[in-house]
Amino acid sequence: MRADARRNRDRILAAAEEVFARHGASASTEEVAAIAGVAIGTVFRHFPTKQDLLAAIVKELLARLTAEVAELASADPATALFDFVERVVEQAAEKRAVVELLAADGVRVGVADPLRGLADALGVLLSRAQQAGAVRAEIRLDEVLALLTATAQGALHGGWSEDLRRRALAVVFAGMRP
Amino acid sequence: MRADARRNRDRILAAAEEVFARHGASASTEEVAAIAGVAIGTVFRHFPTKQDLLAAIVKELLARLTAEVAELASADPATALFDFVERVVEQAAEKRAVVELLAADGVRVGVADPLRGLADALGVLLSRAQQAGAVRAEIRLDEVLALLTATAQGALHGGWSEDLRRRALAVVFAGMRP
Amino acid sequence: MRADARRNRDRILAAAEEVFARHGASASTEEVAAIAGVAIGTVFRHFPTKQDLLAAIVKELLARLTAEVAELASADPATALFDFVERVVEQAAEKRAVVELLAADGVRVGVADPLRGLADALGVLLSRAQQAGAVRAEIRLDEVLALLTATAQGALHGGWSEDLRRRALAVVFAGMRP
Amino acid sequence: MRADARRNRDRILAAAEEVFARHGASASTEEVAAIAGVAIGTVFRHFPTKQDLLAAIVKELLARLTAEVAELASADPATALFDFVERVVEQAAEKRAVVELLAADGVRVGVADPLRGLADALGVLLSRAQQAGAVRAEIRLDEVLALLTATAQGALHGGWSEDLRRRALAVVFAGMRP
DNA sequence: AATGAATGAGGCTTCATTCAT
DNA sequence: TATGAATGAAGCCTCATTCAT
Repeated sequence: MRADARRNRDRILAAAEEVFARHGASASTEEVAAIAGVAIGTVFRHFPTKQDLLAAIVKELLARLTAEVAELASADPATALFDFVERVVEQAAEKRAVVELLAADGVRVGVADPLRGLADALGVLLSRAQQAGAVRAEIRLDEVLALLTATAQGALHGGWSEDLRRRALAVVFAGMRP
Repeated sequence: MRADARRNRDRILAAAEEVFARHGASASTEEVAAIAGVAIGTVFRHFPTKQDLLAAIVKELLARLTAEVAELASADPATALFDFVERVVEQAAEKRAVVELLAADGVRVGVADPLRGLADALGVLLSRAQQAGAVRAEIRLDEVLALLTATAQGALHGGWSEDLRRRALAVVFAGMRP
Repeated sequence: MRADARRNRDRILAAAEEVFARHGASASTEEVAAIAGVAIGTVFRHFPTKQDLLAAIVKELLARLTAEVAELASADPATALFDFVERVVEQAAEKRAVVELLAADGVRVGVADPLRGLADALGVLLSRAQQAGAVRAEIRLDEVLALLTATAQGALHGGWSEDLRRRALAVVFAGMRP
Repeated sequence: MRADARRNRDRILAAAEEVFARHGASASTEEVAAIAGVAIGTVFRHFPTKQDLLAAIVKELLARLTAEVAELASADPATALFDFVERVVEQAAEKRAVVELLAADGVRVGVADPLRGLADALGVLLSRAQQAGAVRAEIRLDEVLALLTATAQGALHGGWSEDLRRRALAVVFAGMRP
């Protein structure tokens, strides 16, 4: 791929992230193009379908999150999981569309694989937290994922204040502890 | 309002609830009209805007929920709150649009007042639960509301199984207990 | 259907016939709307798809042709078939899209039935011509149809002069006679 | 022109013939480029316009046909004309776009001259057939051309079976005989 | 001369809303 | 009041053509 193409691709992705974050997945492709400063055709050359564009930014975020999880693999097992969840929920507001899609259309948008990647990585954090006695043994990965996305969505759509977010998560974390 | 107009209004609301529950708030007004068995013009005569229609069904649901809470005022304080939350989350899947709107557009849609009504009623349940020693004292109403909507959304969009829903709520409830 | 709707439907069909006759089936629906003097949405209300619009004008022409054939059922058997073919080819130039679709997309456009109706009616003319000794016995209906559409297309696309058309058909007719 | 340019030009022409034969003149230039194994820019360098590309392949085919006619100049006068027509119609299906363009846009596409060349060559076959008594004297060249393109188009768009094609042409040939 | 990315007009279709009947 | 036809802005996408690399 040529340098200018790469640059445009990146600008489109950035614009899409911004636009979809503001208006949700129903925002128009034209607006993405406008903000990216390219013609509409350019967007469709890089992402032949609106779905493809959405999938691309979701994948990117998932990859970023998975990487963050990986970094935490060597952190304190007793806090790593909670730290990660906290961080994700904190950033949720920046990722309107991503959260929507993760929750609603994960499969349809075709990000099943990256999603599994993130889940696997999270699973490791969970196991370690349980072995460290920081999380009850009977709690399973799907509950963690479910509560993660639920609170992320809540924080996002509900416009939670920082304080509210902290207290809500505190409840959830307390519920996970022995 | 004439009797037939009243009847039409009700049929439209019922149809809207059904349609928006199935396809979310992006479902078309035309489909609502079709299912209500009226012409599209009639829908717009009763609800000059799609937003108005959405607000109406949200209000209706909020009123219903508030009534349910009121009934629980005389139930066992130690379980009433948990029972109510359980029930709401359980029904979330049936109210796609309502959950969406409550979470996302609550203000814009203009249901602030009915929402406050529900919150107040819930506040009573919370106080009683705390006095009964079933919920930690430092937990505040906004956290409960936040976790309520978050899990409702999660259950809705995430397509949680009954089992997963139960386990996720169990975590939250455990976090609320002393 | 209301009177104004009927009127619009007819105007759209007339406009479509004109537009598609001039520019072929690839002409734009917008142009049809413009010439019909209605908004684009009105075209799509009456014909939800461009294909539907095309199918409608093809069906209409087929019906017209079938009616013409029926009228000829009592005419001189020795000349009725030739007269009809002559007439169709003569009118071909006015029906660009129709001829295109008849020839190319008959099935896809969903006019199989009306087409069969015309074929059946033509079959009667052919039998009678053969019984009257005006057409060789071994000639079958599909050849007649094939030569009919071929010459109609030829006349249409080739821009045949009246004289050329007459001479070309004279050859074909001579080939059909005993 | 450099050798590689020449090679590219030929590959583009071959690809265009194939693509337009399959999908008609509305096939995309991009597909031509893909099959030719060159970039889209290269196609437009050689043929500044889609029309030019179409004209080029039509010209090529016409030249090929004219050459075939020339070869038949020394064949049996009584059958050469019929043989040629038969062959052209037979091949029609392989030349979707060519037939379309010959018939529809001959002039616009700017292939008047090569077309005249073919016509002249055909004229020779016709004269000889008439002198041999195989074709009626009053039949003129334009009728032959008209019937040739008409049946070619018919065979192409109508999807005639081999049998139908033979019978339809038999009728036409019978009509040309004394 | 080749490449392939960028452009942007134009096509089809949907749908909230208005308005004549 | 109800009906349902009409409106037209807006969305997604395609593709001939241009232009920087």
